[in-house]
Amino acid sequence: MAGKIRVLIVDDHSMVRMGMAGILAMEPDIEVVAEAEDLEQAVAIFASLQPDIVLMDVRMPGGSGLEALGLIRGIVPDARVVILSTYDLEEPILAAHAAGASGYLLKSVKGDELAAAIRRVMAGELCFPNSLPHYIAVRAKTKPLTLREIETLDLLRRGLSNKDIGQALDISENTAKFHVKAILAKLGVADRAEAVAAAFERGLLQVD
Amino acid sequence: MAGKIRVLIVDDHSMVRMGMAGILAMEPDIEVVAEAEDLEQAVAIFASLQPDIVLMDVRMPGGSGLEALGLIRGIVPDARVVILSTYDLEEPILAAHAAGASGYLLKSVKGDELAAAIRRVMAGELCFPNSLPHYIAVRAKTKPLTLREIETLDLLRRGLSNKDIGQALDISENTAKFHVKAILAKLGVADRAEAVAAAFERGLLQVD
DNA sequence: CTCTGACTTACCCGATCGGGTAGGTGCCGA
DNA sequence: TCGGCACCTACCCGATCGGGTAAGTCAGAG
Repeated sequence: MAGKIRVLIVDDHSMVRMGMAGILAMEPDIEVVAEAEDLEQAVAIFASLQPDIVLMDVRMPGGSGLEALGLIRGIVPDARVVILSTYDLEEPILAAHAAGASGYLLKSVKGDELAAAIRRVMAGELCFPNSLPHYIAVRAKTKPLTLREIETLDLLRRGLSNKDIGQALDISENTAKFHVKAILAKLGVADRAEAVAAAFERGLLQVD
Repeated sequence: MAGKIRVLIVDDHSMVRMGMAGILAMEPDIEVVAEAEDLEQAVAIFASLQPDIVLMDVRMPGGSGLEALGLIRGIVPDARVVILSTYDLEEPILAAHAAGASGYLLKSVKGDELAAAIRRVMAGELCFPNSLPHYIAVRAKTKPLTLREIETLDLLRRGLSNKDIGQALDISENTAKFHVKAILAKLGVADRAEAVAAAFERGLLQVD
């Protein structure tokens, strides 16, 4: 083994950055070469330092971790990026997987699990939650929402009626109604209220 | 000044605990005397060590930080407990304030802000987000949801119709409808879908 | 070139929703 | 003791919802 595994930490919470750095500092074969607190910094530092692995929060000011993932893999197509999140939610996990992330770790991991995951990723393995296969199975049966349906969902959340959704999207009320019905069917819910709840639970909608 | 400020850290994420401990270790007048990772541990350690200040996550396995706050103030009525959370949400902030917390800090605080807040709390001050007065003003105008309305809200989220809510709560459909109308009025929303979204945004409902 | 799928519009219809209004009970604090 | 409030029930009614069905355009993939 040549040198240490060079890691870049990206998270807007200094508390979490310090926690990760502290945990990784105890590992003899891992070295935190830099930290970044937003998307822009992360990409710039990645380009200049070319770390082996990027540990990146899903949620960041200036863009999601998934966007950063895309930008970084635009620079180095086989870059190894591990997404960090507090929650085990369907949407971001599948999105990270589809976008080519090397892993998706929950912040509840213990110190040794974090280091172990980094070594596994360094060895070329993927490191996703046990729930991934389940989510993939669900997604295989239930098609994902289309762009239009996502837009409609966002208006549903704001309390708009079918008529208002139609006006907002510049389509007829009938079409808006059609999209709402498609959303209810795909999410497997009874009405718009449950659709909004399901969207939060799956990570399709966020609090903000 | 006698000794150091003795702090107990309570959080289920080892990463966050280590981050906070690391930040506080740099402060000469602050000492982290113990860490706990759930409600039970927190109360037991508090009782035995009697720290000056407890830093506690809102969200924990085995009960919320607000519950732990109540238990701790049951032991020492003027105990100083600071609630830590990722989000600036109306409900938990008002709840922490009402339950007698000494502060509510966002995890986005920088290291020096954390230490400064601890010193302020030690000096007897309260340390809440700038949004607190706003939330108090909102709450003063808009009465909080009653118990029955909270239960109804939880069924709304699950996609139940007024009729089904009536059966679930063993009340008439008319009464269920009455509660739903009260919820819409108090949250200031147009329909049940927006009510569910508003409940998530204010921290009345959680993802889990 | 054909086929799939996103997106669009339209109609029917019974069920449900949301607003308004008018009561009743029981408990608790002034 | 009396008022306030949570909680409950009931009715009306127009608007909206959700399910079903049918069919058109357009762009991209095989």
